[in-house]
Amino acid sequence: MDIKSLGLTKQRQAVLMVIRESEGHMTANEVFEEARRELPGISFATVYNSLRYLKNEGLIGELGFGTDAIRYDRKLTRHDHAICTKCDRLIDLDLKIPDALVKEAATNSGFAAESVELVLRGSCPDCASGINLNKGK
Amino acid sequence: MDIKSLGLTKQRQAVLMVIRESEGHMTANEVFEEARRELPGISFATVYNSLRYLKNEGLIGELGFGTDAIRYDRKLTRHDHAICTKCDRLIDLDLKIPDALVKEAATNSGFAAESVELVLRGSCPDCASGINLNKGK
DNA sequence: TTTAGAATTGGAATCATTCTAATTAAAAGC
DNA sequence: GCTTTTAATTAGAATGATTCCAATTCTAAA
Repeated sequence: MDIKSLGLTKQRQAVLMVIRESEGHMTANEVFEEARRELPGISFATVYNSLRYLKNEGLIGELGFGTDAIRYDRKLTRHDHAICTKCDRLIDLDLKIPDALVKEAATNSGFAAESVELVLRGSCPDCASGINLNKGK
Repeated sequence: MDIKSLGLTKQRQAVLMVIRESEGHMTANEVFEEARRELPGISFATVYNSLRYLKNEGLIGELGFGTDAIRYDRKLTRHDHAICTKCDRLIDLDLKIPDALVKEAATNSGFAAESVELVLRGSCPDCASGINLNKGK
């Protein structure tokens, strides 16, 4: 997808670029910091508006756990996540969720399923080995 | 588990009772409203402190999605959730997550797994059928 | 070039949650 | 049963993420 061909304002382009160039999982605040390097005048509100717009357009993904700030994701395909209970590190995971499991979830809930995600919580390698002592996001 | 035998303060007892008697998934605010009916003088801070304490003791469960307020759960056993993308309704789901899937998640992430949860997003029956037009928590 | 609608801006407002300092209650020691 | 120490509670202030609002600026079309 060429970023120019999307008919986006330059602010929205900048925000999209930041996320596309990121390692993934940036907070709105981090996006703002990056975006203003490209577009010094951009406002916080516009970053939020742009993120919402881009999410609704399906150009970026959004993910949020607990109370932590929402994170934005360049990855658009279905995937899963592992979250470290010690340091809050968040990584992507590509799992094959069996169809039978999705079907079971839909049947049991009565919901019309749009997506499923598996969340693993545990200790990341660094925290498990004691290398990482930080508690951070 | 007898609530009296836990050596809890009366505030913590009250908070625990509220959650045990709830249908599940109350916010801290809702817990506060209920708890003060039993214990009119209880403060907001104490409700939060108690919730944290009870969670750490493993007496209640905690769950949070997106930006919404954290919810507290009387259910302590592993279970899954379905969330309505239209009205934010949240229901419990009891699925059998295959061991192989948990193992795959742990291996791929390198995390020492503590828990896994499947989250289904979609339309709840009411929203799917158009009965429910609300957007609420 | 005028106009209408959309996007952007800065700042205020909101909401959940946490922190702080002071007070109170409970437990332990004598 | 009193004193000391420790933990819990309280009220309110502080924080942080997010949303809202009113005013301004763009953009695209007529």
